[in-house]
Amino acid sequence: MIFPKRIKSHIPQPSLLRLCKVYALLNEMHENGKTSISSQEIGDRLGVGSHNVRKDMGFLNEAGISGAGYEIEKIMKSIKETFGFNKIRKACIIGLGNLGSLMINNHAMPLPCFSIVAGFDSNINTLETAQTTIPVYPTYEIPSILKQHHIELAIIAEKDLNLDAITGRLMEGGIKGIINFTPVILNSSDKSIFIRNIDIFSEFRYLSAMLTINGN
Amino acid sequence: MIFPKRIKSHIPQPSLLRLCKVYALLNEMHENGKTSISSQEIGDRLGVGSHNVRKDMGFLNEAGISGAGYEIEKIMKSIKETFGFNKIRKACIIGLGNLGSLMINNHAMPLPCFSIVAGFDSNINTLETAQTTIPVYPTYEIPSILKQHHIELAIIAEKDLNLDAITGRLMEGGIKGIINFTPVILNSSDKSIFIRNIDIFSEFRYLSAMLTINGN
DNA sequence: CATTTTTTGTGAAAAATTTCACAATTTATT
DNA sequence: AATAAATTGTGAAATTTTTCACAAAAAATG
Repeated sequence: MIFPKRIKSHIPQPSLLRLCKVYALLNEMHENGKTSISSQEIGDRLGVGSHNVRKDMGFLNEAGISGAGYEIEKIMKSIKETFGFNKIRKACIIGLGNLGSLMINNHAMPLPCFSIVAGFDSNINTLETAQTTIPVYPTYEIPSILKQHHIELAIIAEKDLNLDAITGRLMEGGIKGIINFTPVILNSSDKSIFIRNIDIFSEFRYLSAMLTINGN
Repeated sequence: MIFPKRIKSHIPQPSLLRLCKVYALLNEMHENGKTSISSQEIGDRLGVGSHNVRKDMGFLNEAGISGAGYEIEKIMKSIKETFGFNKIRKACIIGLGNLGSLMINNHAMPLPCFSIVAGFDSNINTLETAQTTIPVYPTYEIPSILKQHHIELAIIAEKDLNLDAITGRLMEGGIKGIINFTPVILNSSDKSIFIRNIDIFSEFRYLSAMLTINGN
């Protein structure tokens, strides 16, 4: 198997998730004027061991410096290129309720890797009253708008009565990645589409459960 | 080591997270009038294998029925009691900006396990203009209000210039669990306080990275 | 009611991930 | 310039988690 240019080999999911966090952390350090950082310090900030950080770094093709740690700019550049963070991908929001309209108007993030270019909702009233500078459309237009604007990512922000129809239209429009904030777990039979389910209610329950089984 | 009444033994974090999702899934099934379900069907909905589901179920002290699957009500009751979801814990929101005010006014969730009873912000103007039926206070009152109302959970919803001061006050107020939605990773030296860091920006980067390393 | 089908529960195997341990390298110090 | 201190990189060990495989049990069928 041939791997993309800058990746050493298959990278485990936990390592990739940590490196995404390292990227934001290094950016913060960089803005504070720091030029280098040790695996120990990164680990402390991430809440993982320094060995773990060094293993993760091993997946990038940039070496640290024994005795002096990692050069922040060099590692950031490596992460940015390896994971394509220099590319701004087009995204859309599905569902313009509370969370959706919050995101469509506040999606400025540090180190952006995507930009929201469209919003969709199946309710005509919601579309008419939407307060946003980004164009909004009814959900049946998902396939055509996605193709027209080459939108790669979708953020599902509202529990919709017909999530199956939505995902069908997203796939019809050639979507490549979905972040699903509804409590309904999405699974794609098409393994080339990447789906990230983020169930905030489940997170609350998890924390509550942690307290209970630890005697609180 | 003696384990709490209804737990067989130490439960792995991934199993606990999945069981939290199973709980919501079973509730949905129950509302649809279903009375039993197989590990296969649960697995399909969760996007994991049926063996995985059966292993997870093994941590509860309820058996399934060979040939007929799991009784939905029985398993829900078991999860609810084992993980304390029948107990409604008091929670507060720190930071009444966009996300914070959204959560304080829309925290009704199916199968609730907590209730928001207070909001905090360090900005006096924000407090004065807050549109909410839930009482709001300046952040310096965190310790006293937490103790007075026996608040166990905190949801940090805003990047604050002084997150260290906030966590100090939360600990002073005897907080037991924190869900942190800011991109700054919180780690507690006090291992009896459970912290869940949810960095939405990192999730976006992760999805973007997945596309890139898979050739998109 | 015997037979077939479905489905659980679990010990064992496999796979994935983390942690360890220490040689090697670079920097800092005297 | 020699010595001490800091820090990386990595193979091996340990741990954790998932997957497998199949006997056992219950349900469905004819």
